[in-house]
Amino acid sequence: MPELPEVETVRRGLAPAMEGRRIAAVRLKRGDLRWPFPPRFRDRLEGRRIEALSRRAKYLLADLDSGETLVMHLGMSGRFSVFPAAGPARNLGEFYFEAGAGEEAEGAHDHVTFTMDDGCRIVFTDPRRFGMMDLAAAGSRDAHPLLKDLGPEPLGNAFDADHLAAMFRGRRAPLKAALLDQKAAAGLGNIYVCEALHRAGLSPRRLAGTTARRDGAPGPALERLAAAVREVLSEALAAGGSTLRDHQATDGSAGAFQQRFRVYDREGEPCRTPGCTGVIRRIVQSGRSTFHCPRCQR
DNA sequence: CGGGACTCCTGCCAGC
DNA sequence: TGCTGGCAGGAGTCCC
Repeated sequence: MPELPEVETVRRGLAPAMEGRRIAAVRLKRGDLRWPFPPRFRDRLEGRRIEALSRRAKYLLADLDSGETLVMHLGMSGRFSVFPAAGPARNLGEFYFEAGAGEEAEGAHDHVTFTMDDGCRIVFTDPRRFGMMDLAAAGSRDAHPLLKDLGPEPLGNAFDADHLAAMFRGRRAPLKAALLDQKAAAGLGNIYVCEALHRAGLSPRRLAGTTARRDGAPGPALERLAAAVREVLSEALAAGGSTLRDHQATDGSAGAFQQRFRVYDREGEPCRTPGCTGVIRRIVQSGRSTFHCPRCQR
């Protein structure tokens, strides 16, 4: 699930359980996810208070009162579950869990469990282990190797057609690949790249360098693309993100954006562009599925 | 350097 | 029913 709208939805769900609370205990099932946990990981977390939980691209960032920052990435299959200490079930945004009577059975892929000082348990589950956790040094959070080269947040002020023009100038990669690059728009992933290109009427196969005008100005194509990126992410965020394979873990009102996909996973279905008679096609670009309408995307 | 292939890992589903 | 192959929302690393 995790592209920008999904990660932001997770952040909003976790924030009430994390911010201002101390981590009482950390339990790890094994020594690594995608990479080994950093040295003394538990010691550096236990007893620390989480000052703020923020998001950068697809990373969740928990600032600790030690000055260090816990950096977390969901990978492809990572998810967080929140189990309140007691009382009625609480709706925490994307995730809704019963406060079970007694301990819930621990799943085979529950790799990290944070027990907070109020007894709330926060469990990170990640079957494929493409997720990661690391600690960024005090005072230089944004210099962390995984964060330092990220481009602008697509919903922030620094992201616009001029930025895309600068990124795409001279690039011979297809638009699909160029837009997937986290330096172009931090937080976009396969789904929302497909959706944004469709909304902008641009072919995923078109070479990125052909979109800017010769004088370096963005031109109408990149103006449309920048607007489409913002639009689709905003709508997805408002819908609580997209939920593809785990409907059972949501409360039904969250993660509804998949119903509004115009191309993603719609191979063979009619194009949803008003007036377009095209049929959505699936192609493979750099080993991953791209969905597009060959008729209205040029 | 840019671009593409490959890689990590497990689960699920279609097709035989 | 059971196996096999293909595919999955990410992204760092290699190689040309």
